[in-house]
Order: sequence, then structure tokens, then C-alpha cells
Amino acid sequence: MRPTRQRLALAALLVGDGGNRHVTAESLYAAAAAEGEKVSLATVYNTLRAFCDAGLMTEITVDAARSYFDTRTDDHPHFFWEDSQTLCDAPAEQLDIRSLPKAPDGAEVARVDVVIRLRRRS
Amino acid sequence: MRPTRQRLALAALLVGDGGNRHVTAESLYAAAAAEGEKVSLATVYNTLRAFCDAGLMTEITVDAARSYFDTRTDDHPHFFWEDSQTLCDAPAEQLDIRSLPKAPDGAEVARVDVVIRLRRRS
DNA sequence: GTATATGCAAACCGTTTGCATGGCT
DNA sequence: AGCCATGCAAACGGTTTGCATATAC
Repeated sequence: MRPTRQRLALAALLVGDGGNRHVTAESLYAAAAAEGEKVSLATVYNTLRAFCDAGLMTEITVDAARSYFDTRTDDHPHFFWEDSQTLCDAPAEQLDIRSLPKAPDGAEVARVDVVIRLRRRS
Repeated sequence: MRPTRQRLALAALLVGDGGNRHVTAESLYAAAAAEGEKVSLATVYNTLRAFCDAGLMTEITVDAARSYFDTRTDDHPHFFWEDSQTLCDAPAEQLDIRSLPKAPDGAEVARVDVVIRLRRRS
């Protein structure tokens, strides 16, 4: 993968702020624009996809309307705030799964997604 | 909610075959058409949404491209076959979660989604 | 110089909505 | 009669794609 100016800029944004970012294409596009980086939305999509294909980040499916991307690539749980549509990491060490439904014959587990949907307490 | 012909037909399809169906709008639309039921795709969407609002079924978010609906309303784990894009229930009794990341202050857990993504073993 | 990434706009696809028609009570 | 569901088609929004241009090596 070629280290072009746009890719480096997007990568810097993703790694910056201490890493562990959860972005949507729109939010990353906005962040790039805020820094004065000239990147098109299509390139943001293409780049996010390229990073995912390269194993540098993963796509998290929590909302049918929008795709979220996570800079962490290991399997870990997430909090999803339903009111603000915000995604963030949940402390993995507080999750204790003692047993998992065993995969049917001929199947192997690719990933286990755990999404804890949160509502603001009334 | 009014028991109209279309809604009864869709409900029958969802309850039929022993219940516990996982459908997309398209698949339910196709199933209705296969039975000779005249329903428009928009009505299928509206009806699925109405059933969800009424608490008769739930929407499961596993794939950004498509919405899946489940006739079971309790919180239970799912298998998702990545190759065929198929969703089905995973045996809940085989899932043993001893502890869950505790919700941040001011938040309560609305639901915990557990999706086990499966790949056909090579 | 050559291959490949970019940018734009147009295509795409699942989903939603507006509005006129039709059915239930 | 009145209310509300239906159906169609057009709108919608996020994502992808085609193609000409620009850029990295």
C-alpha cells in the first residue's frame, strides 16, 4: 500500500489523540477537513476499506445506517450509546465469558461481537 | 394495530414453520410472493417496523447492508454465517457470561448483542 | 514511464416517505 | 363517514464505482 499524502494524513488522525478511535467515514472526513487536509469523502471510504483489508483496523457493525471503524483490531466488547449513536470500547477485563455456543459442524468462529447498548438512565 | 389481510399473512409467515424466523424485508417479501400474497415491499417494511414497535419482534444489526428481524424478542445470542449472510439463533444455554462491563454512570444497559460470526471451515 | 491513488459526480441499493386509493368499523 | 392501512413511485442517505487526472516510485 502506497503511503500517499492523504493516507498518511488519515492514518495520523486515527493514531493521534492516543489512538483507539472509533470513527465513521463522515466523522473522519470532518476531522480531516478540520485540519485543513484536502481529502474527498470517496477517498476516506476507500482508505478506510484499504486499512481494514490490510488488517490495520476493523469494521464494527452496530447501526444499520452507518458503518463504524475501530483502530483496535483485537476482539473486544463495545458500548454503544443509543441516543448519541456513539461507539466506544468497553473494558474487556470486566467481560467474563465462560462458555460460548459451540460452532456448528464445518464452521469456525471468525469473531465474536459483543455490543452493550446503553440508554441514558431516566 | 389493525388485523388487515396483509398483516395477517405476514404474521402467519413469521409464525409458520415453527416460528423463530430470521428474515430480511426482501426475504419476507419473497416468501409472501411465493405464497401468492399480494403485498408491496413498502408494506413489508412498514409492517416489520410496526411489529417491532409493538414488541412482537426485534431488529438485529449484524450487517450494514441489510436489516434482519427476529421473531424472538428475548435477549439471546446469534450465529451469523459470513459467506451466506444468514442469521440464526445460537443455543443460549451454551452461553455463560459471568460478568459484563458495568455501564458508565448515568447509563443503563438496554440490550447486549452477542453475534458469533462463522466462517465455513476450510 | 508506468502503475496506481485521487477526486468528483453519477450510480447504486436498501429503506423511507408522500399522497391518492381502498378497506375496516 | 371517518380513520387508517395500502401501494406505488419518487425521495433519501450512506456507500461504491467509473473515469479522467495527478502522483509516487
